[in-house]
Amino acid sequence: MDNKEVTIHDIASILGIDSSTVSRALNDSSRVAKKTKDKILEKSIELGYQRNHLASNLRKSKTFTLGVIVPRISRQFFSNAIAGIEETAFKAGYTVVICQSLESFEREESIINSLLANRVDGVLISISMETKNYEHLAGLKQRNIPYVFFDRHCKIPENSNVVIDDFKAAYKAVEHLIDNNCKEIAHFSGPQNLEIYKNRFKGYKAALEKYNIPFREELVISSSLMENNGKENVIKMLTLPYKVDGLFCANDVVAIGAMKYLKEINIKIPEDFAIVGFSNESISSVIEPGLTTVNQSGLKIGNVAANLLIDKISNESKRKNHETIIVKTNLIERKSSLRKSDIKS
Amino acid sequence: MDNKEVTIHDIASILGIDSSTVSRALNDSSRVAKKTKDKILEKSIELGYQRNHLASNLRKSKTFTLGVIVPRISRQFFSNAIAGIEETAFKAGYTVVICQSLESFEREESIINSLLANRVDGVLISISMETKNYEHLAGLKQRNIPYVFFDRHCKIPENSNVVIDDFKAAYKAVEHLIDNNCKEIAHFSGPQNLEIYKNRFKGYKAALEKYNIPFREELVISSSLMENNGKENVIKMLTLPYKVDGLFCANDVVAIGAMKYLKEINIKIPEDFAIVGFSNESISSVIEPGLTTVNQSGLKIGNVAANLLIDKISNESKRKNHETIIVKTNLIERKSSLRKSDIKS
DNA sequence: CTGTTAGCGCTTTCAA
DNA sequence: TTGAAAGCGCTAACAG
Repeated sequence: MDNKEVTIHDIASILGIDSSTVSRALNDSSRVAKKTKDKILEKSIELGYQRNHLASNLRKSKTFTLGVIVPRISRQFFSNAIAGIEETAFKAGYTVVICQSLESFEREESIINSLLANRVDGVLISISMETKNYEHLAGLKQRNIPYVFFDRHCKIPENSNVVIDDFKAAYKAVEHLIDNNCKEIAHFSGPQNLEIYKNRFKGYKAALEKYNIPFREELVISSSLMENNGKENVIKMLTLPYKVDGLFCANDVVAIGAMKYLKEINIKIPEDFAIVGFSNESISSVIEPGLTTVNQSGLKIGNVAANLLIDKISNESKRKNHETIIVKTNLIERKSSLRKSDIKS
Repeated sequence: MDNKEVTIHDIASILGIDSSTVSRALNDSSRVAKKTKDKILEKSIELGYQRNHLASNLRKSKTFTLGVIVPRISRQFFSNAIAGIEETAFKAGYTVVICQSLESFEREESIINSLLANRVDGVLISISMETKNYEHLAGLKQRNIPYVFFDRHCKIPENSNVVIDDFKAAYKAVEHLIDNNCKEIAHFSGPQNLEIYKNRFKGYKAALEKYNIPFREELVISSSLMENNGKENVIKMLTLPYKVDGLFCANDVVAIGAMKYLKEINIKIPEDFAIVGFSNESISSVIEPGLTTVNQSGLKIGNVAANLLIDKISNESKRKNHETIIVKTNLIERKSSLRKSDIKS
């Protein structure tokens, strides 16, 4: 009853041919006669043969494994992105190892070392809040292991990134608020070492400029990305000597915290106060109506990023591609978030 | 510049010893002199040696990979559970392959086959809504690959499960509603082929009985697990000829849908209508105040389940353990969900 | 088109 | 305590 697995040698000896021919047939090589190939395929199915990837990979010295590093898997955006990565990777025969940096640079570093030890074929990474230099990536570079940033990329030019157009999305978001008659618009931003928050801030600023709304330094409140920061930011905002009636929030979790607190203190959303936040497929359904969101397209980013990485792995030599791919986003308006009608009447 | 990796042979030849000795030393075998061992360890560090797991695993015919099958990774509970699984697996040197059944039996089946083909060492599974028989697990059994159910387990007795005490948790939840002066308590349940929803239903019933509250068949509304089911269920509930003032909701997403709709139609929570739902660490912070939740402990369930599975893999022969581990839960009350004070005054 | 041969890097008898 | 040797299952020259 010892479940010995079927090998190509079993098939070969039964058929009275060599195992190398079986190997070729099973890899659909053109250098084996159709007749033999059919015979081999048939027999392999009959015996329930399944390739031993360990042996195959050892021989090819490839692991067919991708490392993925995210700050926290339970964040909606990242779990969506991971779903996308898994999907694409799986189709291409890759396995995915998921690691959480938990926003710690140190952990990020040790994860990279461990992925290196596991000889992953490539790495997808969304950097932690703490990550301000990129020396911990040296090992990857040195070993010639391709890596792709997604969402939280970094500013080094010769890297590959998969992102949304944060600038444009932010611009549109703020434009939407202006459209809805907001006159004094605050911005809750994230850590400024992360490019995405920088760019969202720039988009905010650009939209104000375009519509001749004065930019006020104090209305830009940067914080960490926890829910309670939403409340803290609102409190800070309310002490300012402006009648703020709109908010562009660059982070979903902070937006939720802000909304909750605003409701708690009986500020009507969106009638008295309109909000646009970043968010994604799943969470947008969890968020209260009243919040218009920029779809972060986690799933799609995951798909695209995995695709790009696998492409890099396969075409190692062909092109040293340092591309940045921009995944499209769209604005999702909850019905009750439109203030236009109020204004018209 | 061709990055040839350091092997045990490199170390051996430099030191003028045999590679088998190096192997033994690196595996901390007792059958190698301390002096030689130290020498080898030192040299291996100096050269930056890293074991090639492919080769090692091939030799040992183990993959050190666990398959995980969940309905949907982006569900908060499952992303938490996965985080827990990853954490535990990683520590034990295992890699995790995550697959989504997307609530489809067919997909679940093909995933299992693919995991089989990938020769995973064990499988963790939370079954899909559609799964009503377990024939697709035959392959695992046949190949002697251990598997553990978590959360959504099945009713076959000789399996290992990691769950929360759904009955007790439900009982406590309903008791909490009764404590808060609810007289007519509805129950939104899930697919009855899933044991967890059956047990939660039983807990609901038992609590009513204990407190001499009449059980009404019509107040139990089963549905699928989408957010819109929450709204649908509320509508159904409101047509009933009872003044329902409490709800025990067995699924987090449905609970959210229900709450949103209740607010939409201006029913005050929890003043007019109290709700207790199942939920977990992360989502509980996203949910509106007013909802008391039973913590589903996704992270912990993941930890425990992975631990159990790895244990099974390692001690294959020792004990044919068909244990069910029950992970503790607790009731999380949002401040504003307490009605007791209202009642007292 | 097919067979021969060698070897990926490691572990594990067996023998010394 | 160490070495020699074999082999996990597969692939890829090379030869025929």
